[in-house]
Amino acid sequence: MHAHTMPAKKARFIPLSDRKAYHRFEDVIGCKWSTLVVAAVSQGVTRPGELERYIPGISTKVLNERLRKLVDFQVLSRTEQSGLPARVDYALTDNGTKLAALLEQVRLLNAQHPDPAS
Amino acid sequence: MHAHTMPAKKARFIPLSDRKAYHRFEDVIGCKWSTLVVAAVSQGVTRPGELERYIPGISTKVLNERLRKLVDFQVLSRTEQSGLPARVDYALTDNGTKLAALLEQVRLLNAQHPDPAS
DNA sequence: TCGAGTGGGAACCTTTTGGTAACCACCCCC
DNA sequence: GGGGGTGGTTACCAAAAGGTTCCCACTCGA
Repeated sequence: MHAHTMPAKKARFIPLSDRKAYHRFEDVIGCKWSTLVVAAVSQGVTRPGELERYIPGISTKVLNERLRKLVDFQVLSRTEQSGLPARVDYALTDNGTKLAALLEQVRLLNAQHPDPAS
Repeated sequence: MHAHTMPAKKARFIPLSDRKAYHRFEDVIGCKWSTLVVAAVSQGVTRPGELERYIPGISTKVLNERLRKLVDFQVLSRTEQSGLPARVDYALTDNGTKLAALLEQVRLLNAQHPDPAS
């Protein structure tokens, strides 16, 4: 235990590893549209233009930013196809597949509960 | 199927119910510190002052905003104890317990992957 | 009067975020 | 020259978010 003067069952602070993990999750998924991009790719929509049309309301700029960040965080992988016009495919990594499964469960959870009263 | 001229297996847009669920998730969890607040409550830290000390870096103002929002979204419940000084406890609802379990899995997922190269 | 504890809010400010509009690259065709 | 397609970036801006600082309420004790 890292808190040598506290009761053994209660830490003084939330563990640093927890903090890092949750802040990282915030960085990856906390941004608007990120969950929808991951969900869309897991539903088989893999090309940028298709994603832009499939997700109403998203802008080209934000879509590209999310894709880049999701690739950086190894949730998605990016593959350029040969030939023209240019063609790119995004796909879930192993890590991304697991995250998408968790997001799917969150979606089901949310579907069971109405919005809060406004 | 709602797209009567598209191939049956590919919808034109991500379903509205999906969009609503994911946007709701963004609202609840997308804000900085929300995941850490839920995690801390699930680890048994239930009082506002304790939460503030347990989560380094969080401000009183933001903690209170997150708590209010998490109560509004029925992730947490709030109970005022009788007596003085004032004492309040927050607890996970059934819905919140399920969400916390999912966040715990996300945390484990993240723990297995290093940060992206900067 | 001061200190302490509990819980919580508002004004102000800086920083961050997301959208708009225009632009870029590579091609094709008229 | 114009149109179209693919994919992607940048400047600018308004809005939102989060932190700081100070304040409020209720009590108790010195």
